Amino acid sequence: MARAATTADAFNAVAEPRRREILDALAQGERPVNDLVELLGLAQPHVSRHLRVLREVGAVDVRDEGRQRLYRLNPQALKPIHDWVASYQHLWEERFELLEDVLEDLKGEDLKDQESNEN
Amino acid sequence: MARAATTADAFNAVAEPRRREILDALAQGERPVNDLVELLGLAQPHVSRHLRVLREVGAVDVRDEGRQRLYRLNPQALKPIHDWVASYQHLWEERFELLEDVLEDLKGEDLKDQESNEN
DNA sequence: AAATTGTATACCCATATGTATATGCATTGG
DNA sequence: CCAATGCATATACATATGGGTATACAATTT
Repeated sequence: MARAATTADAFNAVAEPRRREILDALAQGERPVNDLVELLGLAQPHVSRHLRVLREVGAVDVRDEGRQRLYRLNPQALKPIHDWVASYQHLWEERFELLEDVLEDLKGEDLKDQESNEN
Repeated sequence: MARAATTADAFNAVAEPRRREILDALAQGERPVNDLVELLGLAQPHVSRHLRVLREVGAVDVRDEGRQRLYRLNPQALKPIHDWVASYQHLWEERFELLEDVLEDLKGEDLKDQESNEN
C-alpha cells in the first residue's frame, strides 16, 4: 500500500502547504481560479488540481458564474482536524490547568462569597 | 516533485491515521514500542517507522529504559496545526454566533415572551 | 559466551503524489 | 459561426510512501 490519497480526508488534503494557502485565500471570500493562480504563483492546471482535491474532501464548494468558476471555503470540513488537535491543547497548556486546579482548590475551601460565574 | 515528505512537518506526519492513533495512545502516558504494536495491531517494524516519523517532526520523544525504548508525547508539536485550524473555527461557528446575537437582541427587547427556537 | 528479548534498519513493491506540458470544453464576444 | 477566455482533464515523470519480510543491533538473562 502506498501513502493514503490526498483526497482520503481533510488531514491529507491539508498536509499540502499550497492547499492551505488556497484555503487561507478563500477565507476572505469567494474567488475565481485565476485569482488563485495569481495569488499562489502556480500554473493554472496545478491550482485546478489542488482545488479538485479540496473539493473532494469538501473543503471548498464551487459555483459557476459565466465562464468563471467561483470557489468558496467550506470551513466545516476542517472541524474534524480541529476536534482532534483540540483534544491535545490542554496538554501543552498544562501549566495553566495546574494553576487553575490550585485556584479551584482555594475556591473550594472558602467559596462562601460567590456562587456562579460562567465563562 | 513528489508529495512532500511525511517528515516535512507535523501536518504531513499527522495525515497518516496510524500515527494519529499512536499519538492518541501516547496521550495517556509513556509507552514502549511493543505496547503500541499490540495496540495498533501492526507489525513492529511499521510501528518503529511511524515512531521515527513522529520523532523527526518532534511529536514524540524517546527515552531508553533497559532494552525498551519508551516513547512519550510531545504535544507542543501539534500547536501549529491547532493554530492554523483555530483561525477557521469562528467560520463554522458563525451560525451559532449569529443565533446568539439574535437571542441577545430578543432578550433585550422583550425577554418575557420567548420560547420558539430555530434549527 | 550464547540465547533471548525489544527495536531499528534494509530491501522489495505497488501506488499515487506534485509539477510540467498539452489538450479539451464550455461560455462569451465579434 | 469563429475566436478568445477561463478551467478542467490527460499524459509523462521522479519520488517516496506504507506495508511486507528479513536482518542487524543492543541489553538482559542464562
